[in-house]
Amino acid sequence: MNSEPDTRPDLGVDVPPDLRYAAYARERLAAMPPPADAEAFALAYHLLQLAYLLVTDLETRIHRPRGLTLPGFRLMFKLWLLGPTQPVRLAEISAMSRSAVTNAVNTLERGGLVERRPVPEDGRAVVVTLTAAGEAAVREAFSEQTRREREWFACLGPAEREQMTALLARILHSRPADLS
Amino acid sequence: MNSEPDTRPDLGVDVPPDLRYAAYARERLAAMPPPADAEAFALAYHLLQLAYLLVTDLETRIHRPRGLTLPGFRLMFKLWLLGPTQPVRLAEISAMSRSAVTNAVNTLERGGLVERRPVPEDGRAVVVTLTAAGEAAVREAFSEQTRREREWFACLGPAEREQMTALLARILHSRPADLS
DNA sequence: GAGAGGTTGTTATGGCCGTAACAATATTCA
DNA sequence: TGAATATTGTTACGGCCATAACAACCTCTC
Repeated sequence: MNSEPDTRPDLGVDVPPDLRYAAYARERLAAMPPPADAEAFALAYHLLQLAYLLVTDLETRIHRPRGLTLPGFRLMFKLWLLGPTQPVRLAEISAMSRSAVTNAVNTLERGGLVERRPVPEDGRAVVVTLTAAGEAAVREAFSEQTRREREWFACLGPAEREQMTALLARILHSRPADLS
Repeated sequence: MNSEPDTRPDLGVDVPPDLRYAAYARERLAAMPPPADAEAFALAYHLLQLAYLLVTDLETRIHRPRGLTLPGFRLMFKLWLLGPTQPVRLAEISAMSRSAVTNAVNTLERGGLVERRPVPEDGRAVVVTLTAAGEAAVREAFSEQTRREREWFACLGPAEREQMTALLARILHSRPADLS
């Protein structure tokens, strides 16, 4: 509370605390010798903070009121597009662990939104399928989520949105090879 | 597994499964009537996916091997910059709940990395402070994390990185007012 | 065929996070 | 001053996620 940046001239009203902190941290890092890198910090911080706020907002505003969660919705959305799918494939395309899929499917199955069915050709395997209730839920939540996403990105012009998507995609394509 | 896009001509080798799915989903959404919005989906998906991969990578590669977690490191990093700070302020600048801060501080305190101290002027309040071990840990992890972040963003030129930071910051500044 | 080795899904354990409820303390205001 | 209100930190509970270990099953190779 003593090193609070509130003593600097206000950059205008209504800057949220997280951005105020980010600006302060960036200044501090800019004054440090390498390997401190104020630009890398700012990019990573803004990226993670935006993702966190967006996730939290979609979760509390769209999905929780409907008895869903964002991860649960994302899984159901994949099933909606792909049809019945094995957990191992869901884990692959989500870059998640198989046990995370197991847990998510358990929660959704408890809510009657998905079902597990054995695969005749493979005694180990299972496919997860949307129930009728699950499909209705995903359609409705999808519409709401799209509306909310558009609100979040409305402050960018169409060209800027495309540019941002392209930059994100480039990083994703050239992701460091040895991901743990 | 039946609606798998593997039947389409390969866009080249070595496209990770998550991006292959993203491209497929984008195509499907582009063929749907409103309110489906393939562009909004692509932007949100790439943003959340990149954040997730970056978080997971930093966590498993930098922090877990040192007995830390990414949220724990981020809290310690704030303490490093700000000095002793009250949980309520940490929650504010992190846009997190107070109970999340309590939990994180508990974990760090168990590891001897931070301490809680009562505030004489306010019987409710507490300040969290880095221990000597905590400061050493945060300095070392900070150096490694910066190095890794630079690797992630190395595929972008300096101007592109600045542009991306600016676009992210713009969204964060004009975030929807009613965040739940 | 039979056994070695890989794959699939699950469980156990532990950390993160949110909401809701709570006790303790401060503050406000009649 | 004294009661109503607000704030601070914590706990309880449930969901998400990872790693590690495991049983069941498949596949490959000899």
